Amino acid sequence: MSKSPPAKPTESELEILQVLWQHGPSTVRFVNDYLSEKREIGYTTTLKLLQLMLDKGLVLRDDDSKTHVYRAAVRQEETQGLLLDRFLDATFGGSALKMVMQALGNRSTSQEELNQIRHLLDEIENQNDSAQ
Amino acid sequence: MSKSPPAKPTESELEILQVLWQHGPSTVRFVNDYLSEKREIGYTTTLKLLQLMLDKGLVLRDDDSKTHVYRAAVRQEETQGLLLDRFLDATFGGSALKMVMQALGNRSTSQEELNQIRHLLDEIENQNDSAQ
DNA sequence: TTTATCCTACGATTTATTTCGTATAATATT
DNA sequence: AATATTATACGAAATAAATCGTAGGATAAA
Repeated sequence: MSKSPPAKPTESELEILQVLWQHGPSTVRFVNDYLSEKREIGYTTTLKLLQLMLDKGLVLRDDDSKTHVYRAAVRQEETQGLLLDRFLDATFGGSALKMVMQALGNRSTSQEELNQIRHLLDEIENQNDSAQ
Repeated sequence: MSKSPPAKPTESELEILQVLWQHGPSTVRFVNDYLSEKREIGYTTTLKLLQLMLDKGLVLRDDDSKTHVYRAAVRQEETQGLLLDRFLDATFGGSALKMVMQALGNRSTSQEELNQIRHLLDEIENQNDSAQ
């Protein structure tokens, strides 16, 4: 069984993946309109990016009709996890703890979020116990 | 009061900053030897990088003696926080919670680390309470 | 003092990424 | 049917980042 390709999206590619993950299969026009709300970007730039992403296997496309429809070929959690690993290595020497401390410490986190994290810790510990 | 410069290190620059943060002021030779343990990199490449970093204000150097000594000009926590913000936006739509869940969920975290995070949560909540 | 070694400076190349212009085809409008 | 609009393809320029080669000066070794 072959794993999905290395899939290492660049900054711009990730930006596009976010749109596809959030809104599902989309046309170039849609993606471009979306990106254009946040920053200056030409239509053919978005088109080219999607075409490159297709080559890399980051997206798939349906070209049955004249107007092609692209969709993400990589799963969000998987990709985020991959990027997180790389970021963790590069910035925090691989220590998830240090990063979490930085993320929670120097930042205002709501009580609600803190609770959710506690629950998450509970779950993880329960799993660890039952796995003994 | 002027803040420190934007300071947006690239991947390679961050790699070098890690060395300087960890080992303190260092010569090009030292940094290069260090990096060379992990990957192929020529001496003049490291030199050039440090020179560019000097221009950007990421490092300072003591060139009293022939062999220059470089040291970080940006603080580790500050830089990590900056990079974390950018990464958070790019990859998790700005949600620290989602990232923490990804970091702790899909990853084996030691009991020790989990405890430390609990303590961190306690501290944050105590601060929130006393700040009421 | 001659030769080898180590250092910095710096231009230039290579590689990756982003961006866009232009050609061309299909569809929609007048 | 003629014209305008909207698409894709694709080469290529613009940017950014990383890498290296070579020159020249200083120090150390022979």
